[in-house]
Amino acid sequence: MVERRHLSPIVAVDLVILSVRGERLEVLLLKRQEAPDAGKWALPGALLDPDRDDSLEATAQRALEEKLGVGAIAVRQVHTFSGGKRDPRDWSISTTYCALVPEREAERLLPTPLTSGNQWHPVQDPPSRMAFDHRAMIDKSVEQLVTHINMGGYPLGLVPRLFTLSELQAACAAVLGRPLDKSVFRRQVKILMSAGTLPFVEAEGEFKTGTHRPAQLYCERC
Amino acid sequence: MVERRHLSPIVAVDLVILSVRGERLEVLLLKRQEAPDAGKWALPGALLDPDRDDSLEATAQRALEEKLGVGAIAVRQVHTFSGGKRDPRDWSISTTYCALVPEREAERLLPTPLTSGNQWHPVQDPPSRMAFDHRAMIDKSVEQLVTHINMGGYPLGLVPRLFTLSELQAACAAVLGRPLDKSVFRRQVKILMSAGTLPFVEAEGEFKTGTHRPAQLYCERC
DNA sequence: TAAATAGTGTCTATCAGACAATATCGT
DNA sequence: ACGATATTGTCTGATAGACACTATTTA
Repeated sequence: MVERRHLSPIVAVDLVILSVRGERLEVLLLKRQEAPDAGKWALPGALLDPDRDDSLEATAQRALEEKLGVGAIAVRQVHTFSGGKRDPRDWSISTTYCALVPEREAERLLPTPLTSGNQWHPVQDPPSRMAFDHRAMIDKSVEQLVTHINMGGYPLGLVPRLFTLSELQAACAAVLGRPLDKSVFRRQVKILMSAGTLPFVEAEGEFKTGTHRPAQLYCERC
Repeated sequence: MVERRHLSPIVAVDLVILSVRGERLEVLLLKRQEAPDAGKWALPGALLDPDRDDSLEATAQRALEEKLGVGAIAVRQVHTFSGGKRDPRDWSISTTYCALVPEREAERLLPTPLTSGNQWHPVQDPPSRMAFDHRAMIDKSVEQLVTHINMGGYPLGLVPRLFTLSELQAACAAVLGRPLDKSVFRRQVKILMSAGTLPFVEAEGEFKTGTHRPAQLYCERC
């Protein structure tokens, strides 16, 4: 058995769960209880279980369920980290998946009986003591999200199911870390809308009221 | 041992090696000799050997060396494919790496005593009988390369160490699958050049001569 | 009526695409 | 001189950014 140890690396997934809280993009971290790296902040994750998981993406979904009690969130694969040194126990592989949650759902991910030590941290000002290479995982996830938005994509996962354009703009601004012009943002949406290439549509007749002038609501297409 | 089998998936890397031949982007494929999928076209690859490989990227470099006899080519991680069904032998993980080679080097990757069945195939017209999920690996690699160029990047791996702007433009055009305007291309290069954000610089005093008017040569920065 | 948020209109500097013009080589 | 390729110049329509303006609600 000992000689087989190095033939089979540890295989895991780690989750970079992002949300906009206030005006900042934040990431959910857990305080590790066990060695190695006990006491440091770590991403939620899970070990691959080939008997239960159809794919690493399924492992990621299972981690969401087991560690946080949430299910059926879209995840996007970011990068696979590997090496003999990143985990002192053994040669290891970990594939990073990124998930986006709206601010309202983010509150539900704070500590529960199932999960202790959950805490949101600004991605631009992360804790100094982070476990393994989890800091690099966060950086790579945010970088890819920024690229996606710069290429004309929208982080629909960061806004509620029904959202206003102002909310979507605020989410984009938080990710990019800079203010966006309202007029420019809406013009771009309209252009893509008339081209039919948008992943969301007007929720006809639905308006957000309560604060001031009612705002048109939008929702994911189909 | 049998009950441990499913706890340790097969871990491998596959290589998408791209080159511009003629005016088309092509990928290097091998004809598989053994089951499973014998007779189908497959990407070159290797199984992880944790005793020799510092990381999956090192596995990719070793695959380049062992299967093709070339070393020290830059590789870029593309995506990790996983699942219990993709390889009939066992639950498996394969991380795809993409490498770019200039046309001149591409010729050296044709069959040798070490390697038989090597053949270049157009990425837009791949063979119908492809092994495993290798077709998806190619598509994802090309997609990422197109994105990289559309974001202002240049596929330096596709041109020789010393190259002209016309050669670089031809490489971009082949990847994108459409002709590029000479003037627009050079203007963009000049802008980035004066901003100092280019990954390559003028090779001072070096010109390509022989055919017609000599052309300024460029090379990777430092 | 004032404050706050939603949504539109306009001006302008900049840029990408198309294409013309010039430069410099081999034959 | 001529053909071929390199390199530069010019015109124009489209676009992004900045910012002013209007609209509709609550208080």
